[in-house]
Amino acid sequence: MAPGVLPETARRTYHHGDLHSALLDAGVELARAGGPEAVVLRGATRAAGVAPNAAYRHFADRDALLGAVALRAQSQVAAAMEHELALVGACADPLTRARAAVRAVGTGYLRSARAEPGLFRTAFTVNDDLRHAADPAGRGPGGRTPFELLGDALDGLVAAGGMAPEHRRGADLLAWSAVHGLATLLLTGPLRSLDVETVEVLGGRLLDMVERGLAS
Amino acid sequence: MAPGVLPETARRTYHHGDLHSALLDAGVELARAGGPEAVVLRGATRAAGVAPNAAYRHFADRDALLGAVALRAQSQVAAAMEHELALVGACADPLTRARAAVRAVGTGYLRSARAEPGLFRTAFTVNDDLRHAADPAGRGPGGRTPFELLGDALDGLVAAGGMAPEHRRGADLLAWSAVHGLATLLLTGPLRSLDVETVEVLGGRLLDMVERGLAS
DNA sequence: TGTACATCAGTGAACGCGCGTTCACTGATGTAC
DNA sequence: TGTACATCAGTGAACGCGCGTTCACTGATGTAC
Repeated sequence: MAPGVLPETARRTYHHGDLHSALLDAGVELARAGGPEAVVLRGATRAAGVAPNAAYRHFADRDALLGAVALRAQSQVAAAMEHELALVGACADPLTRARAAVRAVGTGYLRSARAEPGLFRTAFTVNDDLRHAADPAGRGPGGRTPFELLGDALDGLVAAGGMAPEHRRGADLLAWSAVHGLATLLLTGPLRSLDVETVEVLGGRLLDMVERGLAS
Repeated sequence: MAPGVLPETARRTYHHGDLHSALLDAGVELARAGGPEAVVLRGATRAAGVAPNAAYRHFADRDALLGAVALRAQSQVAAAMEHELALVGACADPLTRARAAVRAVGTGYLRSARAEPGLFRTAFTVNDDLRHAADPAGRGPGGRTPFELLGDALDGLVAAGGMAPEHRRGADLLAWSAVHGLATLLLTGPLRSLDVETVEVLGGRLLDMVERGLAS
């Protein structure tokens, strides 16, 4: 073995081939391991086996990379939500099903937070604006962003008669707040040392609360 | 004016007098201006007009200072809650009053987040554990920490018949989650560019949701 | 009341770290003829 | 099919920054006698 650090990706040519995605992938790994503040240009280039300044051919600056990573993180949250939605059985009663879908969205969100804390934090502490909540790059495999999935579920609830149409507006932000708050307290807040079972129970009760709270 | 940076606090003696609180005060100002990540030892000593390493006579390391600052930040949130509680009129009906108290606690929390974003973030992203939620240093003027104030309000709700005693357990964490989530989305998340009125309305509706959600 | 001395709370200089970013450069690629 | 050359995507070295932290030190304080 040669002394010194070996690049993770051994290159044969002078040109990398696809440095853009290599940097993005590396950035995602950094975020996974350490959250948004761990997404640093030098780290990404190091992982890609490339000089630090090479990144500037592909990203305007560090923030541009971080933003791209955040969208990938969002898309991962969307995937977790879709996974939970897929578990919802084909129940005959549309209202029961609509409720289950809303819960599934929340459950996916919370599970994703606990499964990938670094990525989760990156997904939602970076993007500066709600306007980006529908950015295509944040879509999951099913083609919808986390925020859109939540919206869909709530629309379904209204359609099934589980929520009055006049309460629909803003309901997404309320539900999001509740679930996001629990996730945040668990990941970086005072609840961080709660044991697994307690967390699971608490998550369930939180979703109960949201369900009842939005129903009226 | 002499060239270079003048210390903010001109000292006459070699000894500072009360460097501990000077550093703490400086740390609080740093947190107020830039959140937890802005609380740096060198900045605090600079503001106190003292050599960087002087801090080590009073705090074990940077984390110790940050922890102390976080408790001061918590105490400020408690003060905001107490302020809202004081506004609750002396209503005859105990149930109405208990409900108003719960709302006041939530309102104080949200107002404090918006009024002092840096301090607010410092208060609840640093302390590692719920066990510190009752740390005396986090008490407001009335002698209770934010978490204790919330607990008191919920106890009052139970006493007034507004919540079944068997639902009391964990209700604090649920309510906290909801309110904390909105605060977080507003401060560092995708809702950060919402206008003031929308935020106020949203906060009210969130508290409605919590109230209904916990009632059952 | 005065003095010797231990203790305490600062100083000054330096260390190593990792970061973002800029500069002038060069090897590789692909296109026009 | 072959060659000249513009363009592109990397390199290497360096910059300045601010941080936390350690070292040996010295000025000020307070206590014992």
